[in-house]
Order: sequence, then C-alpha cells, then structure tokens
Amino acid sequence: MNTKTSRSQKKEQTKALLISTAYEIFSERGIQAVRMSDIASAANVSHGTVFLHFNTQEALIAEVVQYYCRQIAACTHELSEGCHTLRELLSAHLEAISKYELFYKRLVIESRMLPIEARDAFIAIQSALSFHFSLVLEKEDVPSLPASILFNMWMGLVHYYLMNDDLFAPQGQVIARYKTILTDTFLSLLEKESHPRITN
Amino acid sequence: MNTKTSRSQKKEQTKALLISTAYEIFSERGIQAVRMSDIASAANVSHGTVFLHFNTQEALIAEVVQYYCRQIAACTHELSEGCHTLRELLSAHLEAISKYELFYKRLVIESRMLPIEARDAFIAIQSALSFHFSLVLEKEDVPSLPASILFNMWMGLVHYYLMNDDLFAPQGQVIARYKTILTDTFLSLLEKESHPRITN
Amino acid sequence: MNTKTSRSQKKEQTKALLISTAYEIFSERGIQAVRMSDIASAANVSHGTVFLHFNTQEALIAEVVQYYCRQIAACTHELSEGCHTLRELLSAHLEAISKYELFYKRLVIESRMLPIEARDAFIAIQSALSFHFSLVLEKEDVPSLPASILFNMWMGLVHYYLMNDDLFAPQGQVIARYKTILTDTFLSLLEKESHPRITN
Amino acid sequence: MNTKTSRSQKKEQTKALLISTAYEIFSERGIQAVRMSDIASAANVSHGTVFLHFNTQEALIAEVVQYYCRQIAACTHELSEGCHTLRELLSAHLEAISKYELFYKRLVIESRMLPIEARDAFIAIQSALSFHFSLVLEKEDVPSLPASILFNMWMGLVHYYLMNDDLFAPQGQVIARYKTILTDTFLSLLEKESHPRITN
DNA sequence: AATGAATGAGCTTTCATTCAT
DNA sequence: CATGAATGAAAGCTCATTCAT
Repeated sequence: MNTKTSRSQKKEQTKALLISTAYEIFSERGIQAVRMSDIASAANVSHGTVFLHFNTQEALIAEVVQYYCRQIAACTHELSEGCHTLRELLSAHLEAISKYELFYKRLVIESRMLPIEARDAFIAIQSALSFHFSLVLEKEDVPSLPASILFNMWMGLVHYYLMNDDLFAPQGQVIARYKTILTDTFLSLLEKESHPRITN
Repeated sequence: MNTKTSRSQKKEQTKALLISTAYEIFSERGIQAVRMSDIASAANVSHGTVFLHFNTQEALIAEVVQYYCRQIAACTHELSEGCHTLRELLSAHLEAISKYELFYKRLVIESRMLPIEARDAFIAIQSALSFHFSLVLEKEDVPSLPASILFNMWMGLVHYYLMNDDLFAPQGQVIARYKTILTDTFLSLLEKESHPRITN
Repeated sequence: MNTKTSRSQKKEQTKALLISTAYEIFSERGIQAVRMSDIASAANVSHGTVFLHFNTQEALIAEVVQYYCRQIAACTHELSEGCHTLRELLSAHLEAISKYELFYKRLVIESRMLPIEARDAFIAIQSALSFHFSLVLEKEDVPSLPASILFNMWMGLVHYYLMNDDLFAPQGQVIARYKTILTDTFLSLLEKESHPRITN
Repeated sequence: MNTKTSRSQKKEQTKALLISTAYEIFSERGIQAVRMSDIASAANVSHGTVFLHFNTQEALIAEVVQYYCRQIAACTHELSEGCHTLRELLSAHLEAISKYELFYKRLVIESRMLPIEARDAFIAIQSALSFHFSLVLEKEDVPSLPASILFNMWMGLVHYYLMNDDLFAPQGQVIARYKTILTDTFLSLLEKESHPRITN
C-alpha cells in the first residue's frame, strides 16, 4: 500500500507538473496553438505520458483551464471579500487578474473556441466576481440601473483592453497601465453628483 | 473585348460566389474551423478552383474578412451620418452590426487568431464608429471623461454580449434582444441629472 | 484557301514562338523545372494555347528538344565539314556547343529524365559528330585504339565539364574557359612523339 | 537504460531500414521519381513514420545519398590504398563503383537536380578518388599533362558510359562489360612508347 | 507509471489538362 | 484559333492518439 501510495503520489506530481507546464506554455503561446508534444517536452516527460494523464487534448485543455480558473476565481473571491466600496472591488478584481494576466488574456481571446468545460470554468470566474459586485453595489449609493448590465459593462471594458492588449499596450501589462483610468472612469459614471459637464 | 469581359465577369462572379459562400460558412461554423474544401463544395466548385482565386487559405480568410469588414464599416458609417445624438448613434451602430450579426460575432470571437490583415480590417470598423462617436460626444453635454474610454466601454459592452451570445441569448439575436437595455443603460450613465439613486 | 493559309501560317508562327520561348526558359531554368503556364506567359499567349500546339507537356519537351537538337546537330555538321585535322574538329565541336551552351548543358544534366524522343534527339547530335570524328581520325596518324572509345572519351570529358560547370566555371562559360586546355590535352594524348615525360 | 537502448535501437533499425529501402527504390526507379509514400510502403511502415525520421523529402534524399556516397567513397578509398599503378587504381575504382552501380548511375544522372548536400556528397566520392589518382600519377612515368584534366577525362569517360548505360549495355552491367576496354584504352594513351600508329 | 516509436486520417497546395466561349 | 476558368488527381506534411515495452 505504501508503494501504491508513493506511486500514485508520483503520478499526481507528474500530473501537477503537466498542468503547470501547460499553463506556462498556454500563457506564452496561446492555448489552441500548443501541441501535446510541446507540453511533454517542456515538462521533460515523454509524449505518451501526457496521454496517460489526459485522455485527449481536449481533456487536458479543460483540466488546465479549470484548474487555473478555479485559482483565479478563488483569488478574486479572496481579494474581494474585504472590499466595502466599489472602488476597492474593482481594484481587487484587476489585481487578481493581473496575477494571471497572460493566461487570463488567452482565455479572453480563445474561450469561445475551447472545450465547453473550459469555457464554463472561465465564466465561473466572472460569476464569482459578480457576486461581490452585487453585494457592494447594494451598499453603495448607486444609480438604479440594472446591476447586471453595469457588471457586464465593467467586464466588457476590462476584456476589451485585454483582447486588444497589443494595441493598447504594445509593451505588455495592459492592466497595470490602464488600471487607474479604467477604474476612475467607470466609477465617475456611477457617481451621484455626477461629473463636471462640458457645456458649450 | 466583349468575350474577354464576359469571361472575366464570369471569373469575378465565381470569386464573388466564393467570398459570399465563405461568408455564410464562416458565419455558421466559425472561421478557423472551415476547410478550403468545405468552401469549394458549398460553392459547387472544385477544390482547385478555390486556389485559383486565393493563393492560400490565409489569403482567402483575409480577403473575405476585409470584404465584409469594409461593408460593415461602410454600413456603420452610412447609418451614423445622420445621427445627431448619442442615442441615435448607438442605435445606428447596433443596427449595422445586427445586419451582419453572425459573422461579426465570429470576428469578435476569433479576430485575434486570424491573419493580421483580417484583424486590422476588423479594427477598422471600430475606428469608423469611433469617429462618429467623437463627433456626437462633442455636441452633447456629456461628462468630461476620456472619450476613448467611453467608446471602449461601449464597444466592450457590445462585444461582451456578442462573445457570450450563447449565454445571453441562447435563441440567437443577442443584439435585437439587448438593444434597448444596453443603449438605455449606457446613456443613463452619461446623463447630467444622473439617475434616481437607490438610497438605503 | 487564302484564309486557311494565313490561318495556318499564324498557327505555325505561334508554335514557333512557343518553341523558341520554351528554349529560352529551358536554358535558364532547366527543362523539368518549367511549368506549362510559365511558357505560356513568357510567350504572351494563353495557357490553353500551349495545349493547342502540344498535346502534353511531354510532347512539348520532345518537340522543343528535337528542334534544337537538330539545329545543334546541323551546326555541328556544318562547322565540321571543312575540318581536316582532329584539332580543327574538336574546336568546331566546342564552337557549335558554345552557341547553345546553356541549353546544351541542360540536356547534359537532364537528358536521362526527359521523354525518350528528347533523349534520342540529344544522342543524335553525338552521332553527327561521331561521323566526322571517324573521318578525321582515319586521316590522322593516330594510335590504333578503338575510335569509339576515343570519341566517348572526348564526349565524356566535355560533358563532365558541362555537368559540373558550377564547379569549374562559377562565372559561367565553361566551354570558353576550358576550350584550349581540353583540346590541347586531348590531342597531346594522341600524338605520336608523345609528350615530354616526367622522369624521376 | 537497457530499455532505452533497445527502444532507440529499434528506432535506429527503422531509420536504417528506411535508408536501405530508399536506396533500393532509388536504384531501381530513380531518386526524383520516388514518392515518400512509396518508401513507406516498401519498408512496410506507415506514411507518417517516414516523416518521423526525416523532416522533409529533401532531408531524406540528402541523408540517403550522403550515407551511400560515404560508403562508396570509403570503399573506393579502401580499394585504392593498395594500388601502386594506375592500372590497379582504375580497376579498383571500377570495382568500387560496380558494387553500387545502379545507385551510382542514378547519381550520375540526377546529381544536378538533387539537394545541394546530396550533390556535394557525390562530388566527395570523386575527390576521394582524385587523391589516389594524384598519388599514383606521381609515381608513374606519365606525360606532363595536367593531372586534373587526365582525372576528369577518366571520370567523364566512366560517367559517360553510366549515363548512357541503356545504349552501351542494354542488358545492364555497363561497368563489367566495358571495364577492360576502358582501362586499357585510357592507359594506352598515357603510355610512353605510345602506341602502334595507323600510318596510311 | 512511463516511454516514445509508430500510426494514419486530415488538410493544404500544385499543376497538367480540359472545355465552353 | 485562341482563351483562361475550372478541374481534380497527386503529394507532402502535421499531429493527436495508440500500444508494445
């Protein structure tokens, strides 16, 4: 039994290695663009080993994406919990995303072309944030607009910058670069005494 | 010359047929997912004929996307020209998009994975709208917020719904379904006397 | 009838044009490497026209090679006729070849991969020279060695330099460059009072 | 390690099988004329396997030609080493070639149309012989003619017979058939007291 | 459990040849 | 006669997946 345990431990280790290796490569090169053998060689295991742990390429993608999406969701959740204001929450969100920026960007770009489970996992991150968003919105003195639209507006905005990161931040780090302005602008729109108007 | 004309007319017809056939299939199945031979058989021409008109698959994708992006941009432009208010403009935008909805959605989903020319053509549509957006914004009494962010917020919002159309409108027609609420909500945020507040 | 005549004259003209165009391209790029459409466009006729004059690519190659091989043979013959000495004949031979050097080189390189008629035509050039070679050899006071071998030795030598022209004369013009030394050396070997010996 | 060894041994075996199979087919049908799938099926492996061992068709041709050219060069070298006279050397040369006759003939015919590495490998065989030729020539009491031309004359002569083997020896085996006469004739030309003359 | 050689379906691209105009 | 668009048989190459060791 000891043997079995150490064996399966070893197996789990290898699987974990494959998952984290895939994460790195996916972040760098994109998800669809990576071949199974690329992951194998990057992880220093044999090509066949990848199939020992994942029946198909689809399964591997699904698992890797699920694994990291759960992490991102958890991270988002954690950073969001202490937030009492929308500003805090938005910052927390961007902070969470920026920890996984490259990978998250790939998900934004490719999610619709991935196996359904991967897509679902990606959506789940958004649900996690959505929950906190609703909570905070209730507390704040905020316009009586559909919360879901406001949330989607924020998500859309952030994803738009990630999707076009090459245009907005050719040097990389879109989130860091636009963090403040995105947050500020979004919040301004929600503020009561609105904004200074440009009156002709 | 008459002969020549009818000959090359025929050729142009075939090319046009291929472009419109590709458009249909791309709209239905996605762009990356389609094989050259699919287009050939859908257009009822031989496999080789496709290569007579487009040197490579990449060239075909580029041409088809450019062709329709120009149309979408032109349509956007045309519908935008008469617009004096932001509301009119946003409606015009959604109207333009909804005419090409399935294809446009594919672009939203796949643009970053397409040949660079295709991506550029897609971006060009956004530039076209951006121009009118700026014009209208100047006229309106609007908060002194960065116009570009406001524009990107709108684009992000619309693309977010298109990207996730299967979640927002499983029956199809996301744009038609969310047209009003998206426009209204977006405009509300920009309005002076803001919005009724939810005060606890 | 006049029409017919002028028609078929035109046709013959076109065919002649195709043959000479093919000759030029074959000389430059090799025979096997050239596509039917290359010849058509170089001759400023349509792709289909080539097939009007030559049923197949093989037929075209055969005809072109035959046509020019006959010319080369005739030229060789003509230049050989006045020759009374072997030296004169060898010079005549090289002179004939050098007029068609690029094309002749292609034949040396590719003859065995061409349609049988083309190969035969190429061989016929050698037969033509062979005839004069025998004639001259009889007149000269030459070693009683098998004339055919001597002839083949000369042919082999010349072809060896043509086959490896890129090594022997990277700037081109192998024949011009080695004309003298090849002739001299070959003749020296046949001379009675032989050659100065290197005696240790 | 034992496992690894037997595994990679197997792989090497397969590669060796492919190389020798290619050699056989090339010898029979020519080099350019053979498709990758021909080699696969002749070797009883799948089409894909060929590409496991050789990245491209060009690479395969290069490797196969290099492999056998090295063997031929080595064989030539080996047989040449004991030779003290030119006669011995020429015989050794022909013996070496005749062991690989069909393949060598293909090289003579196609060398200029093959990948550059293949051509170079073929040239290297000639360099190997050239070395011994020079050595022997120095020892012999031989006319003070350019050694390189004499060498090229011999090579040209042999290649001429190989190139036209179908004419010289329709039953095959040109080398065997002309071995003696070629050697004798070539040597006669180099002999001091030359040759009996045919005096009119 | 791990290996990595082997598999083969699948896809793009080329080009000689045909044929309607 | 000439045209050139259309055809479709090849062929090379890729890569997820399998399986014997």
